Formats: sequence, C-alpha cells, structure tokens
Amino acid sequence: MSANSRLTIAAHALTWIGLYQRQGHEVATSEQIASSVNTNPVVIRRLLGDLRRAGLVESRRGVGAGWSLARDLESMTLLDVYEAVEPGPLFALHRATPDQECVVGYGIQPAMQRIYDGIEETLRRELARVTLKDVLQDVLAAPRQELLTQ
Amino acid sequence: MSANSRLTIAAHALTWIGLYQRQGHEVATSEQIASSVNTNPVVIRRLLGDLRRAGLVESRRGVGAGWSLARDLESMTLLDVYEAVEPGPLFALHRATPDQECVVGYGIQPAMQRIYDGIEETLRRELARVTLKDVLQDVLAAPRQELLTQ
DNA sequence: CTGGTCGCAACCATATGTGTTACGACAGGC
DNA sequence: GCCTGTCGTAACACATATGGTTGCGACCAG
Repeated sequence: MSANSRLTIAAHALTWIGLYQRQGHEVATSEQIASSVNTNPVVIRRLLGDLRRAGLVESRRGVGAGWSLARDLESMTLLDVYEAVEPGPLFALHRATPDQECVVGYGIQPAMQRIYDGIEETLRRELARVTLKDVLQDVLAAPRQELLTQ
Repeated sequence: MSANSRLTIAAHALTWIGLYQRQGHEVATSEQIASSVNTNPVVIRRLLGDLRRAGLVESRRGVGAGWSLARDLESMTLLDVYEAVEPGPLFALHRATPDQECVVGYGIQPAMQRIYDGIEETLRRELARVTLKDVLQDVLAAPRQELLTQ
C-alpha cells in the first residue's frame, strides 16, 4: 500500500487556519501554512483547492488574499476531509478481470467487493467520529514548552 | 491513495488452492492459479512467497511441485492475509517533519498518529472477522450456471 | 498602476505496483 | 546420472501516483 499523506496535510492545514483565525486573523496564506507543514506553497494550494471544492474552506484573491474556514472546525469531521482529498477506494480488485470460466474467478470479485464495501463503511464511521476541533484540541494538549505559532 | 490488488489476489489464490485441494488434489501450481487470476505465474509466486513466510501456505519443489495450504481455510482470516502482504500503514504522516517551532507543526503528528492507530485497529478487527472459508463459501454461492473449475 | 496572492498548467524526481523474461535450484521419474 | 517440470529470485520495463518546483496569468485592495 503506497500510503500518502494527503489526509495528514489537509488536517494540518485546516487546524492551522482554525487556530490562526481563533487568534483574530482574517485569512491565512498558503505560504504561512506551507511553512508550518514544511513543504511548497503550491502543494498546500492544491490540497486546499480540493477542500474548497468540498465546501470546507474559502479563498480570497487579490491583495490581502488567503484562505479561511467555510465552516466551524467543530462541524468538520475527518470523513469530510477524507472524502475531499481521497477519491479512490481502499482496496482494489483485479486489474485484469479473472477467468470467468473458473468458479473462483467468477465469484471472487463480488465476494471481495462486498467485504471491501463493509470495511470502507466502517472506516467512514470511524473517520466521522473525529472532528477537526478534536484534532486541534489534541494538538494544543501536546506537552508544549511555550512555543510560538510562527 | 494508490490502492493495490494484493489482498484481492492473495485471497483469490488461497481460495483457489483450498477448493482445488477439496477436490482431492495435492498441490496447485502457480501457473494454474495465474490462469484463474489472469496474470503472470511470477506474480502469483511472489505473493505466495509472502504467504509462505507468514505460514499460510507451503511450497514443494521438484517434479510434481506446487503449493498447498499450511492450515485449514477456516483458520485463516483476511487479517492474516493482510498482514502477510501489506506491510505499510494505511495513512502516512508528513514526509518532511513539520515546523517544530509552530504549535500545530509540533503537535499534529502525535495527534494524527493516535487517530490512525485507532483506525488501523478497527480495520484489523474487521478483517479478522472474515475467514477464507467465508470467502470460499461466498464465492461458491455466486449464481453459477454449471461452471467448471479449470 | 502596483504588489501580493491565488489558480493552474507543466515538468521532474521518486516510489510503487504489476507484468515479463531469464535462469539457477531442486526433486522425482526414468 | 540425466530430464523435466516447477519453484525462487533477480532484473528489467512500464504505468501510475505522489510530491516538489517553476512559471505565469488572474485577481483585487490600496
């Protein structure tokens, strides 16, 4: 499984924006977020673009532009983020269709698909249980020693 | 997420071997299995090699060689197969460590790791609930119209 | 008009998954 | 002892995904 870090980075970005706004700022720039994530601003803009299409954030252009939350952190779950940034399924079936003349080749795909559907449903329920506010609180609960935001 | 088909193919191979043995045969060759899966025998040998290292199958070499189950299909769960063929985690953290001077960058990794650990545990429980015998029975329950095994 | 930021395309490097060929290792049958 | 069929494994090719980077036009407050 070539696990990617999209869900992690998206949660990081949303958490960062949420905390930044809580501190009284209007919008956060992709460069600020990229600095915290330690990556390129374009990577952040790409991810936030997905989140914007999912209605989780809004972007403002022009001078003083940047990103802001479209909803309260409390109303966003990791499932919302997951659906916004991870289109594909968790497990894939065969890439070439198996031998339909064979009993196993014939019946294995529906059988596995049913199992995978159930697992994805469980995963979604699990992701839906965690809000971004939970994540922020967990982040702030880290044993910090007077660290600054930037 | 670049989902792969390893779990699917491994379950297919084990199911095939199980049914083949139930029909009275001693061992199954990677070429027979590959024919049902519709792929190259080397792909099957690679996967079965992982399963052998996990103690799920045994291989015999020389003339009349092939693969056989090391345990009853009933005693194998999809979790056993998953652990044998999928080493990595489901979700990745940042590839570059985030800014440790930032509160979010500092606390986000432990927070997300805790969440991911919980999710993987749920996934494992779900996979452990399905035995390969369940899969075979599900496969055989497909609306077949007098199909032959080979 | 200017400056700062987003939006997006294009490209590159790397990693991974899968298929394929090749060939040595092995063991049973002759 | 040799033949034959199969495994074991390395090596390579190819496609795709991911993440990083550069470049540049679009946009808008001042």
